[in-house]
Amino acid sequence: MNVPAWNVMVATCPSRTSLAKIANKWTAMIVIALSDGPLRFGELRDAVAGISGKVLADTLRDLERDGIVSRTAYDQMPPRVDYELTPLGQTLREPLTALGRWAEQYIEEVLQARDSYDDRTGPAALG
Amino acid sequence: MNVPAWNVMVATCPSRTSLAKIANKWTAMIVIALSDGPLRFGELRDAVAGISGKVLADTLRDLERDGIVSRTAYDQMPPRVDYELTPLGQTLREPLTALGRWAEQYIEEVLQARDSYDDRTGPAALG
DNA sequence: CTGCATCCTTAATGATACTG
DNA sequence: CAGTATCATTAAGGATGCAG
Repeated sequence: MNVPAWNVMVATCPSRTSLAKIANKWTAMIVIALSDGPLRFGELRDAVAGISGKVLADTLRDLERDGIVSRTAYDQMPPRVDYELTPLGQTLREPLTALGRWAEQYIEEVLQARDSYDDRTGPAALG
Repeated sequence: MNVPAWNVMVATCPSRTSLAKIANKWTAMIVIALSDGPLRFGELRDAVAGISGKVLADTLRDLERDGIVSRTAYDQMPPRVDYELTPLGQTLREPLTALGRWAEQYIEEVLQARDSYDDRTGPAALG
């Protein structure tokens, strides 16, 4: 056939590797942060509070490689590097901001469910 | 204020922990698999090809604890356990199936971007 | 069949020091 | 400032055996 049957439910399908990268907290937060426009490396690190420089650099390189983020380095001293979503990256804005909104919108239900579950099972539980 | 400002971009906000759980490949695939209706443990393991029993059990327990999946055990021999999305879990169907569709829809652009990136930088690169 | 417990391996993340 | 390199730590994942 002309159209390969890309299917994330197939263990060896390349689309699953792609899903694994976008279904990731750091990717989600970075894309959300870049949704309002380009940001410098340091601005991004501040926006995604708690991310380490190494993880941010690693994740940005992956996203650039996959064509989701573009990197613009200005030849200055001190250096300045801007990151922004590519057209492909823009298509991720909606689904990933939706995930972020879900987390904020339903966190209270989730916390309540956890309390309920822990009551039913036993206090010695996870995070 | 009455409404706490839940914000996933704040490192210590509980909503970020919640985002970290749903922005996860296994969670995404399990929710996608359960979108068509309840499945037994073994059916789920087959549906999410490549997942190990341990990871499936661990992830399902987490999802049950967060109120996203409900678990029904029938007192039979051999055992039978059904999993299905709760009403809360249903609200995750759309954003997570969207992520799965994105991975399948844009995988060719992603693969192309990777080739391009690797050409520009050097063949000795990542996965 | 389900799933927990255990052990082991690998991947992700963090801390620090250093360079252009 | 924006990284890279290194090391240390932690979390995720996989394999196996066993119990209800």
